[in-house]
Amino acid sequence: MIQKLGTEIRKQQIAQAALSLVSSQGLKGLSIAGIAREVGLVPSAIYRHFKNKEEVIDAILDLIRERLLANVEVVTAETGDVLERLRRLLRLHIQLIRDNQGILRAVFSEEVMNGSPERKARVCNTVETYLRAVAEIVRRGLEEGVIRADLEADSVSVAFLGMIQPAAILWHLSEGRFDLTSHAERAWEIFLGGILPKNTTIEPG
Amino acid sequence: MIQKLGTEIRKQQIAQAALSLVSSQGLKGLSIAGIAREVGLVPSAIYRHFKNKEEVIDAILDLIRERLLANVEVVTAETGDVLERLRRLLRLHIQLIRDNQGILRAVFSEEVMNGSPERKARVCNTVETYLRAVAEIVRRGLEEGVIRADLEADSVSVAFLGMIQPAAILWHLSEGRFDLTSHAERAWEIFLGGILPKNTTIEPG
DNA sequence: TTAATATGTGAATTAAAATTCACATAAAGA
DNA sequence: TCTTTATGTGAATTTTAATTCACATATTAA
Repeated sequence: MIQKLGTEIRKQQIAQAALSLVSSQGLKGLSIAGIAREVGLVPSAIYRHFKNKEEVIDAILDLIRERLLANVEVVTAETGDVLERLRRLLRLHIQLIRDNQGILRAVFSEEVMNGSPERKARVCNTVETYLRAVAEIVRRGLEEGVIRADLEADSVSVAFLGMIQPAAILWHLSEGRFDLTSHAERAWEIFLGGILPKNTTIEPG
Repeated sequence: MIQKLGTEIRKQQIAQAALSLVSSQGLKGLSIAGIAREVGLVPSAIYRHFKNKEEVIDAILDLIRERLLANVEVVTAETGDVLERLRRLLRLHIQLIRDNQGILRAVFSEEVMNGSPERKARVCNTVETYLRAVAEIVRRGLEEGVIRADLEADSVSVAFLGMIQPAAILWHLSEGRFDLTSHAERAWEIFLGGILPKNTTIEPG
């Protein structure tokens, strides 16, 4: 028989396998049987570690939250320059989405949009937390005067997501034909033009 | 017995009922039984007009395509001013999404993302067609010099969507708490700042 | 008026997964 | 070693919709 592992380890394995499956087949295509196969177990074994499929989905969402928020920590540690932070966060975010197609699929899924109100609220909270973190960076830019004073940090943070989202959708829909990375670069130019104080010279880099 | 209607009329009724149901319950919650109830028929009657559920979903997607592209026609007819066209299109688009929550849900659905490649390609084509139309407007702005000459029309059109998408998601996730309309106004300011030639004065309105 | 046909009905049938349960066995401590 | 307990297994069972089909009846046109 296969080795028996502690439930904490199994939970991790199962959550990661599930996210990986969602990346390749979407949440609809996610079955307990599929997860079990991926982990090397039999379907019913999953129920030793999760009450039901819903709990597995919640675990996927937790994983996504972690990874998303981790990026903010990274850029905050890397540089103190506001614009540079935003630029790097943009790149990390895009990298995350590229590596992990399941993220978008899960966030937009029916399971979230029409699942329990608690789950939806939790995902909403994840997005809002991320936005608050971005807004925090922006706010510092406002204080330092490197961002147009007449803008609100909250609006800018949503606009930041605007550089990523539609492009990511297109990338998904087009099976990768749409060039996500190079779009991000050009979107950054527009974004920068929108948030810099009126008579600022943009230095490339 | 209920009145018998021609299949063309029924198809329309069914597609609209389906889109309406998707708006309230998502594509996952869309059942043949639910559609039948909405139209006032019995489940099996749906099969007189559609081969199977897949065909019904395709009908929903066609409806969405129509409504989305119709907005471009409207603004093109309404005004010749490039910036005004974009601004009005933004408003119409947001109105469309507000009135019809099913649109986002359907486009991001598993049925599209993981359905038949043909379907996915068709939805991709819808989005690309919409973007091309926006890019066409932008291109004219470039010629007229009301838009920064160093930008590419295609990038600007995706950025246009960027004003809408993340906000729409937030609106959905937050159960309408996020103020979609007022965000659009502020996003427009940033967008405008990003696409206007460097030393342009923004006149309100 | 009467065929012919398209549309509608209700009762099965099918199918695909999730979930449960009785049983087996590895792991860990006394 | 011996016991206990958490994990793992395989065979049912349940659930939920989609789908099919034989039958009924509006509608239309000849």
